[in-house]
Amino acid sequence: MTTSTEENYLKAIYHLSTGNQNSVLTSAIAGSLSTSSASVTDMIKKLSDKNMVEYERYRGVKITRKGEKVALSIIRRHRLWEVFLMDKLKFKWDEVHDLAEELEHVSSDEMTRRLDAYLGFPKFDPHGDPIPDTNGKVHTNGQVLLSDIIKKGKYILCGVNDHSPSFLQYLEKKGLVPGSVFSIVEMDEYDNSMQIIFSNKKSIFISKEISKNLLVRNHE
Amino acid sequence: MTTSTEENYLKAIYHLSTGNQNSVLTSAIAGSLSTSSASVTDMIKKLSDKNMVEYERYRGVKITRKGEKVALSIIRRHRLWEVFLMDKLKFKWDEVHDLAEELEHVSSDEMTRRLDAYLGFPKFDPHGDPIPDTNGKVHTNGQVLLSDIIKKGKYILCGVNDHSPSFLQYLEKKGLVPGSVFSIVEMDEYDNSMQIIFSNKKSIFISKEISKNLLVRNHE
DNA sequence: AAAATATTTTAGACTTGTCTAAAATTAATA
DNA sequence: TATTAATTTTAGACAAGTCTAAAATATTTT
Repeated sequence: MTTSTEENYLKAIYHLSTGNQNSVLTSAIAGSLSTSSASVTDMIKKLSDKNMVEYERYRGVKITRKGEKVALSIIRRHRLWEVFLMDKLKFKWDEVHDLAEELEHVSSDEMTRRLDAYLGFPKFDPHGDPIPDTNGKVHTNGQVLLSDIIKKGKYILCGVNDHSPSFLQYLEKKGLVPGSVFSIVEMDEYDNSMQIIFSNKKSIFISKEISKNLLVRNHE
Repeated sequence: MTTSTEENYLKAIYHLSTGNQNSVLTSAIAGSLSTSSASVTDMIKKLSDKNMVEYERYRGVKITRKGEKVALSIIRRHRLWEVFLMDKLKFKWDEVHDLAEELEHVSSDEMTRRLDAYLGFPKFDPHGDPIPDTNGKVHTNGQVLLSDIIKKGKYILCGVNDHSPSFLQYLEKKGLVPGSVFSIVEMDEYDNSMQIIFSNKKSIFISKEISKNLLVRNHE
């Protein structure tokens, strides 16, 4: 079995792994979990002993298929609880993350299955992130980072990569929530910022820092 | 703040306190938590430092008003989650205890409040135990142990004091669930056993061991 | 390629919660 | 009441997870 501390490490390593297939560096994990590199090294050894990660001293870690499955099951629970908190308990999308962070460690496959059914088998959480299925498969539906887009056009916001309340509140103020449809009208080559316009003609400016955290999909 | 281990100790002490106002002995707590007396002594010192219990060496502990408030808030969460698991996720009454034992430590007053509202402000959990209100007040509604009953008559089963799956399954097989109405037809002075009869004329025998764990109320 | 810098790991210590075995205290018995 | 028995506490140790400071390894700069 895995402790909730181990689960948090695996989740962090999994998230840092997606996108780049390189090893994840100790310092990156430490930063992401707000802990010291020394602690990370200790835990990595433990996870390596359990075959959850492949570890090479001074070279970082790669998550194994086994570790990934654990991470995905935690992420699945996390996102299902987020849906519960928002749909049923009427929390706002910037309030659910921290609570789900606690609920995700209650480990019962049966409960997770029933929760899933009770919520109507949702495919995405309130932030637009896909909910892994029972087998740990993630259906991304062709989402890409807005910062990776090179062609002007019409897009729909599917999700975010930063779940901090402050970021979410910022987005909401700008009118950007999952489902928002907008067109890119201007892209600045120099600082990678862009200008977008909503269907209601309202136009806003988006910096590189923001667009790096927005998941979008082509719209039409 | 309290750790979930501290919370489990406080809950155990609270439960062992109700009924008798004497001090709770170290060994009783150890038994209830399946741990050693030495561990209990250690934790009791910690809880005493936090003014959660009054401790006298070799004499046991008394829970303080402060400790009781913590215990009751945990019990409130526990029972609300039990209602959720049974009403919403359709678990059976003998399956909810262990899961609620984990969920109860997710500590957010706001979430508890919303959960309470979402469930329709239930007053009792699936085992018939009263759910403490926000202020930590318990409304027992005049429930007493069946083993304390001295007068024959008609009673209704409101709850149980043993939440183990095996006990609950035993009761269910006998036709005893919260809400069951029955009449005591015979009471044995010698072994404190009794014979009861349901409205459908089915009659069963109840030993002292069983009746000690059944909460009943006068019916009419 | 050697020196300087940054990162990672080790070493040793701390906290929480646990244990066993021995000492202290209380309760029971003769 | 003195001795025996039972219970409780202390003492010392362990595991998990964390930390700081020092040593080891990598990376960057000159």
